[in-house]
Amino acid sequence: MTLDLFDSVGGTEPREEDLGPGARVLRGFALPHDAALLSALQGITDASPFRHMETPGGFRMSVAMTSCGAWGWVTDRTGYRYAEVDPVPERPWPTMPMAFLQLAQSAAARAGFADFVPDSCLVNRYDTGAKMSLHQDKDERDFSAPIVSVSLGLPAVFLFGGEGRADKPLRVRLIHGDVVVWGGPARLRYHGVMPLKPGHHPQLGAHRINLTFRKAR
DNA sequence: AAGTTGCA
DNA sequence: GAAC
Repeated sequence: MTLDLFDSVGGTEPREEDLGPGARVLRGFALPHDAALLSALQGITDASPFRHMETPGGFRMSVAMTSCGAWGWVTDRTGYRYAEVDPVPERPWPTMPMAFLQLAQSAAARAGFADFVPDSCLVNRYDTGAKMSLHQDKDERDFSAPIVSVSLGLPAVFLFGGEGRADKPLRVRLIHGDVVVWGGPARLRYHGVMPLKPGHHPQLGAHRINLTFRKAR
């Protein structure tokens, strides 16, 4: 059984949900049209393909990742970092598509973060069973800019914790077109994703794609 | 450890 | 979900 805590008496579904100070979900945010979205994703992955990276502990991440923008997030046995050159093709990351930049900026503005200028967009592909353990985004140089996370394709349960790893996370179901923005007092909150359930999405098939915009430098 | 499990 |  499920209970929607935000269901209103008037029957109008709220389009935004607060997750605490500096954090909110924007439901059904305006996305680029399907052809533009898929074409932008294809352009990125043609140049910098999805790959399963390794953590410093030597474990293979279940999520397949790539990036666009000036900086891309990478991990290997030596640690986490932002890199200007994609180590797979040994070329700079693909340019951030204008439609992605505009999406990120408008979502940030809607959530109260004006003048967001991301220089990095991590593109995460979740296949059945893929997950992301609770973690903080703390490899960026400063934390004044928010994180903007766009959900595409299959639904997933997003875990949104507190500033400490032990804080019990909220569980937020995210579907295609939902955007989560967190910054300011929420910037270092732990977050993660539960294992993806199997399914099919009209545009993205058996996958969930997550675009995570940040200012790395 | 953005991980897995000699767990519970 | 806790522990590591």
